[in-house]
Amino acid sequence: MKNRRLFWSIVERIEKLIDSGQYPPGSRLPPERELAESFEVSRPTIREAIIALEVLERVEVKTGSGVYVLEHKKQNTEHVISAFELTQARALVEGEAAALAATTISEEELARLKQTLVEMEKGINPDAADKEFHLIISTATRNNAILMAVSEFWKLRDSSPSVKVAYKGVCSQSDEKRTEEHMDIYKALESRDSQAARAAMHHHFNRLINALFEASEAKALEEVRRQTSQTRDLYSLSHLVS
Amino acid sequence: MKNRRLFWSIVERIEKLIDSGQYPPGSRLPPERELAESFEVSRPTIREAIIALEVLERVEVKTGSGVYVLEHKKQNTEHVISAFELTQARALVEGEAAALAATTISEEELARLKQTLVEMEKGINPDAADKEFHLIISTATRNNAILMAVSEFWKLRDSSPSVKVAYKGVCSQSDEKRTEEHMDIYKALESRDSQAARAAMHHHFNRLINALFEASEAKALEEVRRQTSQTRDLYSLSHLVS
DNA sequence: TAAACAAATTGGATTTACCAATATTTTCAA
DNA sequence: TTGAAAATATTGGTAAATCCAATTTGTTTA
Repeated sequence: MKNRRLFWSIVERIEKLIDSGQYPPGSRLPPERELAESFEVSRPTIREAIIALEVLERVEVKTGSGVYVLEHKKQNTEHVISAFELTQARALVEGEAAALAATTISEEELARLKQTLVEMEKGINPDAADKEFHLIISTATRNNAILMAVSEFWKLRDSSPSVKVAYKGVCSQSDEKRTEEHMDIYKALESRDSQAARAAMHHHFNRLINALFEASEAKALEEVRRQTSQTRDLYSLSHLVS
Repeated sequence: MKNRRLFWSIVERIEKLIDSGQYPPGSRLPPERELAESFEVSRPTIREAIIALEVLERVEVKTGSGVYVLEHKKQNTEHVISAFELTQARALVEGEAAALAATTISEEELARLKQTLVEMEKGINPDAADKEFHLIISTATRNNAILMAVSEFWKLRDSSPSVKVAYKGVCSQSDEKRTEEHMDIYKALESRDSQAARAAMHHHFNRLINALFEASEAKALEEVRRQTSQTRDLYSLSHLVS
């Protein structure tokens, strides 16, 4: 990592100064020559760092005037989303996706679903098989908006460290249950039964939510347990008609 | 526009060369010195342009080796999503969101919902009131993953020209119906009735889907009408239990 | 033939210099 | 005294030359 070019470290240092509040949005950065001196690098290096910050939309350069700090508009990835929220959302969306897919899924997609079940039983990379299973169903809805939403959920799961560790502890200890539930979903889709598919998907995620709660409760103290119970109520699927 | 710094125009010219296929992903760009000569600018300017392209993740710089073109991963994931797909997806997700929100929505949020109804009745910027209405409900789910999904749907609607025109013709001619349906959803939420909220939301979008079909059918020829009917079946909400 | 060395290539960084746009100060006239 | 115009200083924009370090390539040598 130390082979990174020099200007990247300057970018980091300037970003730190901005984030620390030393240069709030709207304020002007010191002139390039001063920055070069204080960072003990040459002016071209400072310029490169400023250009990088400009491309990153953190600063704005006004010729002859100076470099100004922009309002940091956070990317939408800044949502703080817990494993519970994510699982509940997946239950709702993928439940409906399964119900939809039951009427639109092709034979070829059913075959591919079956393949993921085999892979999962063998235990070779079961997480990849899991992901493929759910994405095949989303694709089978013939609705790209739903596919997009489910894909975003997976992106979230793969990118959020906290979600990843939460799932890690839960999935590994119940691989056989996961496989069973996938099988139930598959059977419902195979028989083109929308309501059964939705119910099976809900059952799948409901077990996951409860497992998440048990895992988190195991770590929690006695006092917070009551709070957790209230939270469990918030994320339960009891409001569902099925 | 004319005051743009020089290196931005170099960025554009290099991007054009990449997009034209002259420098496909994986290939190496000419050395900085050559680029400087061919673009008739100095080497520092070329370096600045390359740094900008690097920040934009279009190229990768390997010290001592060269500048390599990266696979251009489109951030938009330009899914082609039709107004029908979007509406169906919104129906499913926002239907569940309404059902969830019925048990978690606050008095303050109910008051804000009512405010959007008033604004919509007055006819002052009804589309903004519409958007706010749906986002308040999504927020009231206390689930940021659902809020994120619904926000993405709105982003899609606002950014896709084809979807925008499809909605345009439908919403304007039925403002009073939209207001009525919003009122029904509001009442269900106010009485904390999950199933009624879901049903009202489904009814809202079901009417929208049918209106979209009528609008598209009006433009369609007699021969394609049969196809359209099949499509309508694909996007209907008949698979829903409610 | 293969490993080791040497040279050429290429990007990395600095210094210096000068230009152009902008901001500030000074000057001078009303 | 005041206000506008002009001079000056500041600041970013671009260029050229120079040296360094990493990589690649070609040649030599064991």
